[in-house]
Amino acid sequence: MKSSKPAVPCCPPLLAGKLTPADVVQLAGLFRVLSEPARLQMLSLIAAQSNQEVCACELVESLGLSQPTVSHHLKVMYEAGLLEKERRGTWIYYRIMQDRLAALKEVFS
Amino acid sequence: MKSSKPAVPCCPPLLAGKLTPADVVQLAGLFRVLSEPARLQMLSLIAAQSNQEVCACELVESLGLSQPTVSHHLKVMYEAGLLEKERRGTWIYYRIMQDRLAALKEVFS
DNA sequence: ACCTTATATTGACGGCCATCAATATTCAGG
DNA sequence: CCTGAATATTGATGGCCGTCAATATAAGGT
Repeated sequence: MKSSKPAVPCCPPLLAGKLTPADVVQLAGLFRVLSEPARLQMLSLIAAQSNQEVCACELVESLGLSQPTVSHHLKVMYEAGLLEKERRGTWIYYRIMQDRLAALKEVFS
Repeated sequence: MKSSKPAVPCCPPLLAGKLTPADVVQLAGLFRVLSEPARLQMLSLIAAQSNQEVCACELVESLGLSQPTVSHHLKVMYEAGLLEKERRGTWIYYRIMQDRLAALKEVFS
């Protein structure tokens, strides 16, 4: 199972009306995912590809991190709804969920 | 000293061109500040005030946190350039640095 | 079936940080 | 200069999580 979206809702504007405790916990969780330099670097690397995608192995080479660590970060971002993945043979390609990133803009409106 | 801006630069777009290690460290730091539910709740509370400002003591009452903890969070956000403060008598009033928050939108463009 | 390569999981370790109690500092009023 | 109230600092503690080595799983080719 777990082949499609993890169904993560998003994103109440931060400055319009008091947010509920549930809201802030959820938002904070998203920001925490983005609070890791390695993960931001990954997003930047993916976006810089002409395909707009990258396979995990390339990330292991690009970043100076071990393969398990890269796999961990990818999982975190996938479960946060920031990445989607597609298996093609042995390789797994990751793409950015652009809608979700765009939705994050609304937080600061 | 330290009466004016802590001079925190901001914010390269995440998806346009490979970010440098320095860039991602900086950005990640900002997101980390926002990755705490209590801090988001504070921002939301300040924004919900008609004055657009709030004194520290009010925050201690509103959130269920100790005074030192609230003071700590305020300091973190102030040093991140997210809040400005103004002393009026015994009280210190905090306001949101709206420009800085708006600049964060550009990260997701 | 076997081997190789890619990816995921497990378990352990270390560092960072949110939190609080205790204490210090700052300020206004009398 | 005291006293009381608001805020800041210090030190200690506990939990979370990024990291890696070791291992497991998955997939393709021969």
